[in-house]
Amino acid sequence: MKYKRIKGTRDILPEESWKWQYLEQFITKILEQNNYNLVRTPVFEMTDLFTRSIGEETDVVSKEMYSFTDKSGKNLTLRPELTAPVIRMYIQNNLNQISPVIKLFYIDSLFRQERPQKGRYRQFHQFGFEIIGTPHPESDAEVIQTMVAIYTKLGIRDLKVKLNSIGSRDSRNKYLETLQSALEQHKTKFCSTCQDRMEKNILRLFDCKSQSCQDLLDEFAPPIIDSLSVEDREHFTQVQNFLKISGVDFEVDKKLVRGLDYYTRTTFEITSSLLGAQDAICGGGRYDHLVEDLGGQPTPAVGVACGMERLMLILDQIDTIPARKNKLVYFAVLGENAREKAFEILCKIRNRGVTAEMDFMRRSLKSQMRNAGKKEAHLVAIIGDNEIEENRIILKNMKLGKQQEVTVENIINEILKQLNEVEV
RNA sequence: GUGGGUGUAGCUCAGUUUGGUAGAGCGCCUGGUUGUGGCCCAGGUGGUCGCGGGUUCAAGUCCCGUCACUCACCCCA
Repeated sequence: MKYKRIKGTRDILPEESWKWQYLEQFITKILEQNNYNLVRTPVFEMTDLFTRSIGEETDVVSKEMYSFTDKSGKNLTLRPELTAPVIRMYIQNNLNQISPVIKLFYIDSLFRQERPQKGRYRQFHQFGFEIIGTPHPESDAEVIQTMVAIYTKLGIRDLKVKLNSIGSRDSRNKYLETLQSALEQHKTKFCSTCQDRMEKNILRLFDCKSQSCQDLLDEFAPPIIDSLSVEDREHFTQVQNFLKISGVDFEVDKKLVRGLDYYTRTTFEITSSLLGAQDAICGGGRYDHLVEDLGGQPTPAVGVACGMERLMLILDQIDTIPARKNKLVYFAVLGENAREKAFEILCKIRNRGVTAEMDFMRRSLKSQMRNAGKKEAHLVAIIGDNEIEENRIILKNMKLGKQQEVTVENIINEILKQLNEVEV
């Protein structure tokens, strides 16, 4: 085989594509009810946008981006995440002038060059939403509550919301110094990647999977919560308060830090035990400095992103996506004159909003009926030259196994009538 | 970048230990009296056994290499 899919990409086949459409429409509907507005941004941006926002030392930027130089010499990158492009759009189009607080959402493809595995691809999809313009804790709570509501309405029960606060930028910088000095003397006891991270991004030590490193952290690392300012703590308390009011169950995870540098104060993650190794289905948090870091006015914001492939893995397991419901009318045709008449009726009936199809293989009636059965047609119109001469068409109801003769003039109305009849 | 697993028909997989003409189920196509689906029955279509080399009279099977896919680590959604 000469041409094959690029590693880490996927073909969505007919048997699966309708599920994606269903899911996207479902998500869109709920987010619109919450008054979020859909936006789309280009698939590529200046590389700089991502290195500045996500952070140069993060894995995403340092080793996972699809970057290239275009013919004019610009450094471009296929977006590895969507918050930075959305914020760039917000700044460039002066969306702050529309209203002080703006709520946006997106459903789009992202690209990261990682080793693919279950629930993780190189081209993958996220939907996410952002509330830009307010620092207040009810917006943090709304983001989390909205995401939980989407999952719940999709029938997902097995969720865990993990919540933490890593403080404002000032208190976090102080904490990083505290952490640094507390761990300095024990540095050699940590694993090599942790030692490396102590230099570059010490907060990420909390991500380490090694039990011995975690034990060391439990013993020697001061909790981040102790370094939070009074304002930070109040904010965190209020986020929890609003979550309780909204009825969202959560647990505080003191070690939850995130891989992107721009987060401040609230960070959270929702996991599902149905996913296995890659169990985070969405992640997000507050990013109060990103807008100004990218050149806009100082503007607080909070947002979340959900991995759609992982979401689909869960939905496949709990099997909640309803089957497609379009009723098919199949035209079984015998003979030249009949074929022309059938094609004419076929076009007319489609204009009336009916899903209809006719045989294109010129096969025997038996084969056509088999085909109609296989495609789960509700009605089959049998049109032969005999019928055309006598101005009649046989209309068979496949569920009931009954058929009747209808005149050519009445066929469209009769089909519409039978399709609208309530099933028992 | 590191480690494990798997590559045989459109799909799911037997066959590899012990070398001897390429298999099953599902799917697809056709038929089971004149022009009627599902169930059943019969027939048919379909494969450079991932690719390249080696050993041998003979390789899907043994040896070497290589590629691809996949799961896990790292990281992330």
